[in-house]
Amino acid sequence: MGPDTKKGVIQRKRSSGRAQIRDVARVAGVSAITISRYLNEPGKVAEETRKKITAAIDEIGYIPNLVAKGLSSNRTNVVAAIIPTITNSIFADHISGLSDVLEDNGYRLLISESGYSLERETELIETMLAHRPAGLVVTGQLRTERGARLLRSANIPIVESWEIGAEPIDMAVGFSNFDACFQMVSGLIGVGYRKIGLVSAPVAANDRTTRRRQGYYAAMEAADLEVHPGWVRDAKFAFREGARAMGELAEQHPELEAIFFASDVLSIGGVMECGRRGIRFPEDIGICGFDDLELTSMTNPPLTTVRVPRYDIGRSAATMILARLAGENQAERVTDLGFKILWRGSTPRPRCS
Amino acid sequence: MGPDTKKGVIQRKRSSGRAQIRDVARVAGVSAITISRYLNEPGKVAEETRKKITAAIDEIGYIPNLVAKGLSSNRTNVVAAIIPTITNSIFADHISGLSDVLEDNGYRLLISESGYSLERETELIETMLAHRPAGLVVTGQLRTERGARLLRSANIPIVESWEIGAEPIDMAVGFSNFDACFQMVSGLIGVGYRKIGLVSAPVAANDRTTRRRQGYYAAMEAADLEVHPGWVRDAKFAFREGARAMGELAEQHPELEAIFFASDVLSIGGVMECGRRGIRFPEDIGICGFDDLELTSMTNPPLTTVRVPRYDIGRSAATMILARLAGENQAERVTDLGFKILWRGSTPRPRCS
DNA sequence: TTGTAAGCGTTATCAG
DNA sequence: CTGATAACGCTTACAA
Repeated sequence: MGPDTKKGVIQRKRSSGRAQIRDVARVAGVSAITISRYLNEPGKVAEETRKKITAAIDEIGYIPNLVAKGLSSNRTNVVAAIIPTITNSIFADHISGLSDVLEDNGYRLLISESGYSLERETELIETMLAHRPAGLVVTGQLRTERGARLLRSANIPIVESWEIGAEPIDMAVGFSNFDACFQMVSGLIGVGYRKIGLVSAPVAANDRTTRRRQGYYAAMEAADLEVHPGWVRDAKFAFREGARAMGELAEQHPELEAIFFASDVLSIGGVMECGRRGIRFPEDIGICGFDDLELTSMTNPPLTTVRVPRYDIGRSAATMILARLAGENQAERVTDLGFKILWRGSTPRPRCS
Repeated sequence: MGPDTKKGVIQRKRSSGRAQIRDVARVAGVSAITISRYLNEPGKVAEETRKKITAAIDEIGYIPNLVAKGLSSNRTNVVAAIIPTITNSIFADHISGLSDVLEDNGYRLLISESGYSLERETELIETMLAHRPAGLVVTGQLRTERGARLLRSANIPIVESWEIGAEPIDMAVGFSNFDACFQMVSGLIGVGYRKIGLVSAPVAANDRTTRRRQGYYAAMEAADLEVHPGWVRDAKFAFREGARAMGELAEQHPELEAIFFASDVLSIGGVMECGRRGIRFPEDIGICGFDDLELTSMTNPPLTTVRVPRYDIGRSAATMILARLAGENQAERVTDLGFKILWRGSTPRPRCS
């Protein structure tokens, strides 16, 4: 009996069929660990050995197995992100920022959509953690009790993005949605508007929207202005929904002097509807938006809006995670990227701006 | 000397700190493999054992390690996608389709952006393959020799998306960009236009754009119409670029009777520019687009455009990969999802449509 | 600068 | 239905 037929010896067939380190090692005439070193810290391998290894890798077309590396080293080069929906272009920019920084640093992005559901997000947190990502980016600071617990015990860098009002679970990056809306509405009041409507995305499971709406109410109240309940509208994220809200407000509340769309997808929809109805802005009604999407600068006249650092929120989130992984002890757990109100032609301008 | 202090014995500290199967096994009073079975094929575990395991998992907050699972089982629940840019909303829809199907089936999406660079794409193919994904989705059918070779030898389901004209490396899903543009331009000729301009994204490293442009030229030639070189313009993917092209064509080529924007980001930009310049469509010039973005139905009048199955390309790509993984032998390696020309108010309508 | 042996947390294989 | 053992492909720890 040969050595391989010993009773009780289990033979597991080599499953992958792919070249692996030991194959490279054999061809290069060195040991496996040397290949590993070459791959991870080429500087620690002799010039001559390096050449042999390069040739061997090329010859057999070796592609490292990051799964095995992840298990062995107990860390992966994957960062996970959970966002409400990729279809909303503000999150597309956010992801783009994440992706750019991560790819520049050799990390990949594992992505999933919660569809604005907190329960779905909780499930996703769990399945994402199962992948043992190096870090995790979530949207907003509102989650289920279980979701928060999972994040707290995850033991990896966690970044909550797009809202910084609450105490972060670990780190947070974004801006104050409350302040942004408070300032925008106060500004509208400052240029003379009194009866101001609000169109925003639904507040359910969305603390960014909730805070925006609160900012609106607070600014109105601070100026002693009444808000008629009919002035505040929900509209889901779609141009058409902004158009619908615009139409309804125009018909049902002709007393409105200005409408604040707390998202530019909605404001652009509103502008389109104005075009169809022959409503002129700012002559007939003031219009302003939120996000500073590219199109807002191209309407006629261009739209007053709030510029928010969509792309930089992604970049910063990634940067904060990488810094933590590099062992840096961040002084700042919360990064406020701010916002900027852009006064353009769709409203009068305040005196000093 | 105790057994753990034997000379030469290497002690590797348990690195993860996370609960693992063996912990669950101990608490539940069964073996590790039984936990594994419970996780993967609960039906094969006795009811009573199942209850004990559920309780144990809950008690210690066990989260499976998919990295270890991936190494051991030699397959992951990750599908990789390489797209030009997430920022272009047609790809956001594409990703959304991928993500929806994958998540419904317990798979995750690993994503990366090539930035319309074939060299970058080649690198990404390699790093993505290192993650041992269950499948890979790429954009278009144009790649470097090395990129194609990597895909061919990857030994996993590969889907090329958004163009189906060439022989696929493995599978392809999308539509014929050539046919779509040929038909659109032929239609424009059919309703009476003779001098038709084309604004499209750059053709470099982009076979979809290349094929669209070829469709335009072919349709013009088929109708014996000359194309003045100045009528064909490059514009990068941005509303502003569409506006710029529109302005330039209006000034430099007032003879044009219609302009075909081979992307709706560009056509919407063009429409905005028309608004600023007081150019009316279809009275002064015919305008049509490509993609059927939501906004094209909201301009005044709405835009004639080509509807393409953005979201379904993603869904189908994911479905094709999953089917292959399930062992189904697809009869069809190429899925033609087609397109539909939508005649709307920005051009005259053909008689039977 | 290079090598040896053990181990990462799970599942495949075989045995009961 | 359940379990013992080896193995997945790589890196850590230690040694030379």
